[in-house]
Amino acid sequence: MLEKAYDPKPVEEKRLASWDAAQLSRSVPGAKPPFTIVIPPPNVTGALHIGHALNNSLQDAFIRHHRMKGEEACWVPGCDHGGIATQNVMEKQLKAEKIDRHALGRDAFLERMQVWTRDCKKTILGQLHRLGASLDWKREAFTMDEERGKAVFHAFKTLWERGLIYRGERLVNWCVRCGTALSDIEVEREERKGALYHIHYPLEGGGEGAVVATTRPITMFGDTAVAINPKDKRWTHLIGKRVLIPFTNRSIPIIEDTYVDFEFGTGCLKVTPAHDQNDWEIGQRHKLPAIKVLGRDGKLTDWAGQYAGLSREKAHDQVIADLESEKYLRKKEDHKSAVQICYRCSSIIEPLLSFQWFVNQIELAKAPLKALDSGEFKIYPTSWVKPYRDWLVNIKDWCVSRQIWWGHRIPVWYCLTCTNPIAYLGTEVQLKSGKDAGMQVKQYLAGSILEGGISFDELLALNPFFEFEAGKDVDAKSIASFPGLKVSQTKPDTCKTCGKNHWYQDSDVLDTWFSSALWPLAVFGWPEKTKDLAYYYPTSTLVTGYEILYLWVARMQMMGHAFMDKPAFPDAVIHGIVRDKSGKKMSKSLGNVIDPLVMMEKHGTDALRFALMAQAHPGKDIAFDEQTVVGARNFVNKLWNSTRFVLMNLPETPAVYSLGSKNLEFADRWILSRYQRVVSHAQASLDAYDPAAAAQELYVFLWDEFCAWYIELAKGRLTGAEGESKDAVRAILVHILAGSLKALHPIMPFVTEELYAEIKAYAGESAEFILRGGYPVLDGSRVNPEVEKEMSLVMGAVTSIRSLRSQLNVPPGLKIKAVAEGPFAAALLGKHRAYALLLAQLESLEPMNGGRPAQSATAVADGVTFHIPLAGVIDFAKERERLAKDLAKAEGDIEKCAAKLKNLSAAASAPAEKVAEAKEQHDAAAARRDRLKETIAVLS
RNA sequence: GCCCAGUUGGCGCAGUGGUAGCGCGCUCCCUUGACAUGGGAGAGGUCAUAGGUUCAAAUCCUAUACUGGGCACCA
Repeated sequence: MLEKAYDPKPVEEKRLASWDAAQLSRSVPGAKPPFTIVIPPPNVTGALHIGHALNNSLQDAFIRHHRMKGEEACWVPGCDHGGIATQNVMEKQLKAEKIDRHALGRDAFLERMQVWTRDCKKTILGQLHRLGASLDWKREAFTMDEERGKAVFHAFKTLWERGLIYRGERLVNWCVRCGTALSDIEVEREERKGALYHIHYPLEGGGEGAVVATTRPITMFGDTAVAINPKDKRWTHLIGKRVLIPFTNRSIPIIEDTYVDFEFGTGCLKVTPAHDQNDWEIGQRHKLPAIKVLGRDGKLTDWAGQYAGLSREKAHDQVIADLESEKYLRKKEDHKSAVQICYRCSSIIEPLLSFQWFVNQIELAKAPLKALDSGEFKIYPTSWVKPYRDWLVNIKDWCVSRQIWWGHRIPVWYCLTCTNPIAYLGTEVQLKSGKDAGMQVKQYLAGSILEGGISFDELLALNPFFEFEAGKDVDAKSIASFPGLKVSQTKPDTCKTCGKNHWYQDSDVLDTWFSSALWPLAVFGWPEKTKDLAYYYPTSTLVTGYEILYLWVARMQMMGHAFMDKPAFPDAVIHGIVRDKSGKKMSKSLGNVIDPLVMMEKHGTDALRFALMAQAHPGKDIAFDEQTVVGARNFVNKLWNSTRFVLMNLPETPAVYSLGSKNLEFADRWILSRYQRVVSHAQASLDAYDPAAAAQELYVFLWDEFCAWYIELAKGRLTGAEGESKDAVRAILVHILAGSLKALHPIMPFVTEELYAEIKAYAGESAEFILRGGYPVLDGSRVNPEVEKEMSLVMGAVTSIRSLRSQLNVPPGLKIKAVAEGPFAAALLGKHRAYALLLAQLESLEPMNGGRPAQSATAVADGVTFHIPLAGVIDFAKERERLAKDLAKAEGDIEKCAAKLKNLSAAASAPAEKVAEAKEQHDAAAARRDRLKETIAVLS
């Protein structure tokens, strides 16, 4: 006997243990068609949030669905090392412990990261397990484990050999806080209020010069020109002259360039090629030098003269104060501009000229684009196709080097004896004359670094200044001029050129998304030609949020095509994000974060899963309200209790109740028809990646049709004598319940498994787990629209009596007599009589012989009118009021139906069946109106 | 600036041409042996606005407004 209410916790624990023991979600290559999903590996930054709960509930539903359909479903678990995001977590921890990362050193830092990662993976995988995720746990992978390391190296090497990876000096997005470069898509924008400063640059040799407008005065020390538009008459007289930068008095030329918009600011543009993308381009056109005035540490360099060493914020304030007091500042106006923000720490990004590694995405994007256009790759919902396509079309090269410690170290080694190391390491290369610092550093490296006595950071601390012949990219083709460079996963053997072994590995690591991009390949053992890879690749479906469509989805497709000539998956399901109940994004600072574990503790895992999935309409964000989980919990309980009821009406020792050739009565045929329809439609919805539709449909069917109507009807027969009718109803209950539990299983695995175990013996089934047994066998011939239509008349008739009872305050327990008239009355008095008596709490139901009974109230439904004698109870004023309302409704219906009918009959093109249907609707409403009018007339 | 999506009862959302639905909330009644995590009955919407197509529009088209998102930005 089941408990009165469902208690999720013990059931979940028990089921998880039995699934684990049976290795239910294990998958190995076989004969069945594979259905494969690789998990979007969560970053090892902490615990899972509600978005992960949604993402993984969806995947689990799809995986279970396909497994139940008989496919070899394989869902690969794992975590992502998470690069900057994870390093930031550790840096915060260190800060709390008052430990300086650089004092700790790279190796010790990485050791701590490993420990953290181990714990974090355990937490995350434990949470996924708790969620019921049917992952193939034996396949657990990590983007930075040994196997994935091989894949990363192989990918790097292959791309390098194909000339698709190069190192060059470019203007990149630099996060001062994180101390690293970022790719373009890792930069967010935010509109912020600022000011536009008009600054006077005096003419060299004296006189009025140019007034430039800028939002960032500190960059002026890096200016290498002032540009004006050649058509701007106000300034053309300055062309060819030179102006002086305030304070440092460096002289720069006035140049002309059509890029300059003379509507904006003063019409004079200061050009800072090293710190602005547009200025960089102007610089390229005019062969201007690029001066780095801001260092990697966010402090001003020696080029800033007296301001050198100040942070960008302090320097900003100081420079403005000085410009003002020295009368260089001509004007300050309010100005809104979109500042660039780091997607990991939200600090302001600086465009910075530096040496970085790049992947040629322009080349790699070609195949994915073709796959998209040919339909080889589909995105659900389709609204993301265009943004995805646009991104691929306008793609730029991908900066993949990161100046952090946590990640795959770039597998490139430099021979320090036979090359100028600074040319490779050369991150602090400055356009400044004098000194042979390069040589000094080279000797220093050759002498000490190889003894292990210096860290790269210490090297940087030397801050070497020297003239660098820049502009030359390093790639596989130009490698001849860089003989001291070698791509290798481990330290290379003796250098062929110099015969020594002075190798230093590039100190940068790869963008975390580089290894993520290889995920669908790497989890199956690529680059080895494994059985897994042959069987599972390409994977079937990828399920993820839109925020990483470009960062991840697009990159996986690029890599998939590049290395396997096939997309990584033919389908991508893009779901929305989970917001708070008022639609705001969840964030720690807003304090509106929902912890999925808390929801699972409070309401059960099935409830959380159902609540999320019932709202997961394709591509739409979810406004998450805990009330929805409570509602789902109630549904779980409803399911529990309906099974409890069925079991109470079955013998304790299971006997098989098969539908077989049982003599089914009307209600049986009705519920079977509905069941057929609903379950097959729910499965189709899951096929179409629309779990919300499946969840909704099953919810309504089970609660409103199966429980509220069929079970209530069944009670009549179940309390009666043993016999064929009773066995038939038992068979139907068992059959539909077992099938519905299976249909719901992908969405709420725990309770369905538990209840199925209770009921399966009665259904003559023996599968140990729902997943193993698969979906119920459906029989389309059971769909019966006529029966469904007739049942709706029965329901309408019952509802009309219930409504009358309620509105006339007839006590619910009081059985009343009724007489019926009308075209449908015969059926109600005949085969549906028992239903009507039971559901409407009637003492008797008789045909109307002679006139309408005295002192009676009237209920009018389609096809039937009931008269219910209520002598002494009835309030005629109230009754008239009630009937008047029904009449108004009937008349409204007639009006609408008449309009429709008129429309249809006026149109030659109108289909005949539509006309007939409209006529029927119209006549039914008209009949109701007539009955009501008569009754009202009698009452008054 | 360009592009996309959304705008449906108090709140959150379904509904791709034929009399507007669901969940939550609200009102009234009910602890009759599956379930008060329940049952029954109700109230509540001219489907953002303006045009258009059609016999018929929440649904298709156009424009506008607002909201959200993507992309690109003038220093």
